[in-house]
Amino acid sequence: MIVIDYKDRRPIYEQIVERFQELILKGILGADTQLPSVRNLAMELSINPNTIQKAYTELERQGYTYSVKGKGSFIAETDILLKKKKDEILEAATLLVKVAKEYGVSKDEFINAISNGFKEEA
Amino acid sequence: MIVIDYKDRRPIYEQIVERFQELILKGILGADTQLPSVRNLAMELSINPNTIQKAYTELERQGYTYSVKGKGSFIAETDILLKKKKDEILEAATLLVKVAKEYGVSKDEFINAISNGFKEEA
DNA sequence: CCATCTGTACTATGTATATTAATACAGTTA
DNA sequence: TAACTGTATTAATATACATAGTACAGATGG
Repeated sequence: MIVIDYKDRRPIYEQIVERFQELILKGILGADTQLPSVRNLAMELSINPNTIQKAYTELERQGYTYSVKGKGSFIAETDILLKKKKDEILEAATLLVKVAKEYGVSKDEFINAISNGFKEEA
Repeated sequence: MIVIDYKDRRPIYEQIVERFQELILKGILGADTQLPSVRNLAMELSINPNTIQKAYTELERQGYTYSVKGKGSFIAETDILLKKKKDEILEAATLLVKVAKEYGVSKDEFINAISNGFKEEA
């Protein structure tokens, strides 16, 4: 479920946060699903429990999960999160267009690169 | 010409590298233009000369500049660099499409966000 | 009630990176 | 020769990341 890439220069806790966000937003982990316990996941990944906790704290801060002392950490409702993610993607697209224009990438080149991406399968 | 953003979490030398890349790629600094000396720019930005040197070393490594001991650092030929930059932008666009698809952003939504960006002025 | 699981908090340590500081050396130029 | 260039080196400091160990509070099943 979770894999740490040690060649990745980003911190471990950040990789874990991002991976769970992905699993949650893609519906692989549904609402109220229990996450692995801090200690179990740390054991499984052979890293320190504190690093997992840091990731879980961040996930909760961002609204992806909720934690109950003594019970565990659980997936939150994802409707708003998915909407937010889509908005982020569209915003990133708009920003990229801005940069493309600044560096003289033509609209045709740009649209072409994008259409190819959408063309493949439905 | 160069401004350091201390609210930015990225290192100073990296901000300087990026800023010069921008100035070079946009033609604001043409080929063979002399860059500010390590010590002068350090003084102007109120930071350590070593930090500037780190930025200059990186710029040279990436082919944006060339340095001559005793003379100074100068802007390199930019034709290939600009081409490379455009390719990076198109590659980023392709990647963004991939992510958009994964999260269920429709082609229409996506193309719409992009067209608006290109629409404004020529 | 108790053992064992959960999240959470805290201190200490090791390490890597970024930055500053202070020199020093080599090459250019007026 | 003086004053400028890039370049190299060593040391000190600050911060972030990760590990290690311990502790506490709440939940739960026997």
